[in-house]
Amino acid sequence: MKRATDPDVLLLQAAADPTRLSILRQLSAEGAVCACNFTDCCGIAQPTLSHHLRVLRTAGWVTTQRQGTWIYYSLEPSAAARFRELAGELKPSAARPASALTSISTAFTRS
Amino acid sequence: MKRATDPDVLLLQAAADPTRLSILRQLSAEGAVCACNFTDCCGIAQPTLSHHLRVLRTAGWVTTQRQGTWIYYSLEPSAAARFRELAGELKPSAARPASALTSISTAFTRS
DNA sequence: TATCGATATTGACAAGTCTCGATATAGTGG
DNA sequence: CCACTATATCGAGACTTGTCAATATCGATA
Repeated sequence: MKRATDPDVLLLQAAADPTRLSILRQLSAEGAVCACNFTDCCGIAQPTLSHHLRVLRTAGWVTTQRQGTWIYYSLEPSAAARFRELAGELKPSAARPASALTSISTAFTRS
Repeated sequence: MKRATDPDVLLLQAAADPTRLSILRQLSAEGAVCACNFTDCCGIAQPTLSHHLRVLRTAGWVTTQRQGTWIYYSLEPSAAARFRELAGELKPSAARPASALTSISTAFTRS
């Protein structure tokens, strides 16, 4: 497995985990959330949560803001925007639809 | 590492790989593509390609259509649609924006 | 300074993933 | 049936990831 360098792949990899996706969803629903609120919700140990939050931070998914002892996490708008853009690019193409395969085959059957 | 069961996570995991994302992109751009066309493009061995295509198939990203010896892969519209939907759900919330944190702190500073 | 609570880092292990060579299967044509 | 091509499966090695206990760091407060 060669380590991914494409930023889009990094964004996807960061979101492609049950714990992290639910964190992203909670951030999307509630806005800024204190790190301490995730520990309970996900049923994981504190170091594990810290690890996942770091992955999200490294991928650019979230930003942090210290408030005394607490650290609030929020969704990074640009990451969410890039994600939507990526999703918009992946549409079934009209260029060579699967429905055209039969006509292709009739045209190019080898004698 | 507990195995993911959430179908959304499976969809993301399948897309979160450099080779597979480029396959998805090529399918999106060109429509139905013969499996043999990917071998060259990605610089990977044939069994490796076959593995990635199976991951995409299992996750519901692609469908196949045999045409004699060749097998054509195409993007599954419902998977792409679900992906866009998922992306649409992840928006920075207006519910409790990070900008509101300062006022929170002033209201709840412990004496 | 000492202590406490919240968060991060370290180190280690189990389990997963990517990769490829070797081999098997399926379709085509002689 | 045999040879050929395209694709899938198997098995193994190297690497990555998720998890947690132990420990460190940082900010607040006494």
